[in-house]
Amino acid sequence: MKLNERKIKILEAIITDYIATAEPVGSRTIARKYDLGISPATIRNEMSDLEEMGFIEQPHTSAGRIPSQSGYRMYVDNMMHKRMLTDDEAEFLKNAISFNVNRVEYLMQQTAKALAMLTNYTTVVTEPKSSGVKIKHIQLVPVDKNTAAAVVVTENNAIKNHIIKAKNMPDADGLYRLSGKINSVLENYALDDINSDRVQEALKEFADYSELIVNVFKAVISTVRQEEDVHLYTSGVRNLLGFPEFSDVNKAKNIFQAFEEKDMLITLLGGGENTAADKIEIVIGGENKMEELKDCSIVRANYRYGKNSVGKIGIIGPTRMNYSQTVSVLDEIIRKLDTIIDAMLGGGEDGDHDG
Amino acid sequence: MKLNERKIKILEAIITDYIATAEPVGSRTIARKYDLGISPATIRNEMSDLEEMGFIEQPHTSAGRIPSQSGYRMYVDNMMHKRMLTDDEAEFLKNAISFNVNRVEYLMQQTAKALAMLTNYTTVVTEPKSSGVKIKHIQLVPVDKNTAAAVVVTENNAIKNHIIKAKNMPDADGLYRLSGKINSVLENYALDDINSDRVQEALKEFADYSELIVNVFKAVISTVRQEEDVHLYTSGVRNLLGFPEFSDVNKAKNIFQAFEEKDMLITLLGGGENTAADKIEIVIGGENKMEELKDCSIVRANYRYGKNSVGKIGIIGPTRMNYSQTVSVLDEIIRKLDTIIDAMLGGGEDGDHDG
DNA sequence: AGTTAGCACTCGTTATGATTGAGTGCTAAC
DNA sequence: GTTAGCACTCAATCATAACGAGTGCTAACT
Repeated sequence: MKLNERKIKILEAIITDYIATAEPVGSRTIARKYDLGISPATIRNEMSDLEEMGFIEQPHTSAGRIPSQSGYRMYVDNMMHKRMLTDDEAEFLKNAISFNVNRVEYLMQQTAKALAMLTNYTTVVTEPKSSGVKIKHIQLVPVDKNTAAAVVVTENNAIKNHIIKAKNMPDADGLYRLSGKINSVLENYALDDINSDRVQEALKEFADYSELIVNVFKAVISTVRQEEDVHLYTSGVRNLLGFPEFSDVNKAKNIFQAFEEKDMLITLLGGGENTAADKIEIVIGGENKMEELKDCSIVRANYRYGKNSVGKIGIIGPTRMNYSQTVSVLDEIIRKLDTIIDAMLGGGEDGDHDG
Repeated sequence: MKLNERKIKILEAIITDYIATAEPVGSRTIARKYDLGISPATIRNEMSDLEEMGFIEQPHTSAGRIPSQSGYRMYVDNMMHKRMLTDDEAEFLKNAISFNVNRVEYLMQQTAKALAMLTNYTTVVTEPKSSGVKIKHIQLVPVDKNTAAAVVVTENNAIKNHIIKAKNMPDADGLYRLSGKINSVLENYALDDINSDRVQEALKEFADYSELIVNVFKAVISTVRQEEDVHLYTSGVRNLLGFPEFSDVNKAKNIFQAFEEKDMLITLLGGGENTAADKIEIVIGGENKMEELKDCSIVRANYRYGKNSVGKIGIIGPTRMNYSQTVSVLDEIIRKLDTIIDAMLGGGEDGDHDG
C-alpha cells in the first residue's frame, strides 16, 4: 500500500488533533475540522489503511484512532514542519535568560526553568563539562597543618578546588614556590610523564613533599578527566501531572521515581553516546529502553562551547507532546546558550565556579 | 468537660488507627481492635464529647471520626511516647550514611535520601552554613588578565572561591604579596574598618589596585555573612504520591509546585526564626501558613556544628503522618550527623568544597 | 451515675441496568 | 473511486436501588 498525499494529510490531521486534545480522533472530527474535501466515509477507508500500515491504532472498537509509535516517528521524520517562535515565546525567552548571570549554575538553572515554563514539559540540563580541557594554572593554598587546597584554573577560566592532604606540608611561601614549579612542569610535560626522571629532577628541591606532590597531580588529573560527576538541573517535573495520560497516580509515581535517579536522567539525555553536535534528536515513547518512561518522549540536543559539545539539554513530555513547538524552542535556546557560554568562558567575561 | 483517662485512650486509638489506615474510625472499630473493656455505645458517648472538645471531627454524618488539627496537636504534645528505633531501622541507618564521604554535598544528599527511604516521606536538608564564621586566610590566584580568584579559607576549614574582576591586576607574585597584606589587615582590624586610614596606610603599596582590593573585601564580607543562598537537598518527593490523601492529581500538583520553589522550602524549614538548637519541632497541617501545604505536616530540627545550629532538616508528610516514628528517626539522624560534621569540619579530616 | 442493648436514621459507596452517543465497517447506490 | 445509509459495538453517563458503616437517642440494666 502506498502512503499517498491524502493519507499523509489524514495522518497529519490525526496526530495534530490528538496532540491537542489527547482524545482518540474519529473520521467525522477530521472531516469537520480539517478541510480535506472528502466525506467521513472516505476518511474511514483511508484510516483503515493507515491502521493496517501501522501508523495509527484503535484503543477499542467504538473509539477513534490514535497515532502509534511509528506514526509519530513518521510524522517527526517526514511531515513535521519546523515553525518559527511566536512573538510571545520569543519575548519570553528574551527576558528569561539574562546575559549577565555570572555563575554557570544560575545560567543552567535559569535555562531549565525557562524551557520548562515555555513548553510546559519537564526539562533536564547538564552543566557544561570541562572534560579534555587544558589546565592553565594551579596554585596551592594553605588550609591546615596537613591540608592544602589546590586551586586549578582551566583554559576556559573555570576554577576548581581540590583538598590535598599530606603529612608533610611546606609553609605558605613553600607552597607558593612549589606551585610555581608544578606549573612549569605542567607546561613542559604531558600528564603521563609525571613519574619520569626529568619531572623528578625538576621537583627535586621538594623531594620531602613527594606525598603532597603526588596528591596534587591526582587532583589535576581528575580535573582533566572530569571524574567527578556532572551536575544536573531539572525543572518542571510537576508539569507532567497536568497531562491526562498521567492522571493515574501510579503512573506518575513511576515517572517521578525515575526523575529522582541521576543515572536514569543521564541515560535519558543520551548517556555516553555522542550524538552529532548540532542535531536535535527525538526519542519517541518506548524507543528509550526505560520501562518507566515508555509513555514519554524526549527531545534532546547538545549545546556547545566553540566546536565541542559540552553539555546536554533534554525536554521530556508525554508521547503526545508538541514536537514541533518543542523543537523550535529548543533550537532557539541552544543557539542562545552557545552565545552566552562563549561569552562566559571564552571571552573571559566571567566564570565564577565557587562553592 | 475533662479529658479523663478514658477519653485519652480513645483519642489515642482514633489517631493511631487513622494514621495507619487513613479511614475515618468508628466506635465499633475501636471496641474491636483496642481492648478498652467498654462497649461501642459508651465509646460513642465519649467520642461525642471529644468532638465537642474539638479534638476529632466527622467528615459526614454516617462516617467515623478523624483527628482534628488540635487533636494531633494534643497527641504530639502530650500523648506521644518516643519510641526506640526498630532493629531494621537502626541497621538501615548504619549503612545508609557512611562516615567516609569527603564532600559535604554528598553527605547532605545521602542524609536526605536515607531519611526519605526510611520514613517514606519527603525530606529537605540544608547544607551546613558557615555564616558568622571567622576567616582564617585568603589567597588571590591569577585567572586572567582582568580576573583573579579569591580563595577564602574559613576557621572551620571550608574553602570558598570568589571571582574578582578588576581593570588593573598585578602579576602572580604581586597577587601573592597582596594576599599577605590583606591577611595581616584581616587579622588586625575589624571588617568595618576597611575604609579607615590605617587600613589604607597598610595597603598603600597597592594603591594602584584599589578596585581589586575593594572587590576582594566585598567577597570576604559575603563569605562571612553568607549572602549567597544556601543549597538545599530534597529527596523522596514522589513518596507523597503514594498516600491516598494526594491521589487527587491536582492536590499533588500544588504540593509539587511548592517543592520546586526554593523560597517555599526555606520558609518550610523554619526560615529565619532560630528555633532552639536541639529541639524537634512539629508543625501540623494548617499551622504552617502555606496554603499549598495545608494538608501536610512538617517535622523539623536543626543540626549542629559544635554548639551552633548550622543547618536544618525537615520531613514532610501528610497531616496523618507517623509522628512517633518520624521523630525517633530524625532524632537519631541528627545525632549521627552532628558527629560526622564534627569530624569533617572540626577535626580537619576533610572539607572539600569544590565547585 | 454510668453503662449498654436496641433501633431508627443518615449518607457515602457499590452494583445494576438502561440510555446515550461517538465511532466503526459494510453494503449498495451514485 | 466516493459517499450515503445503516446496523453494530462499546465506553461513558446517569438514575435507581441495595448495602452497610456509623451515628444519636431512648430505655433498661447495674
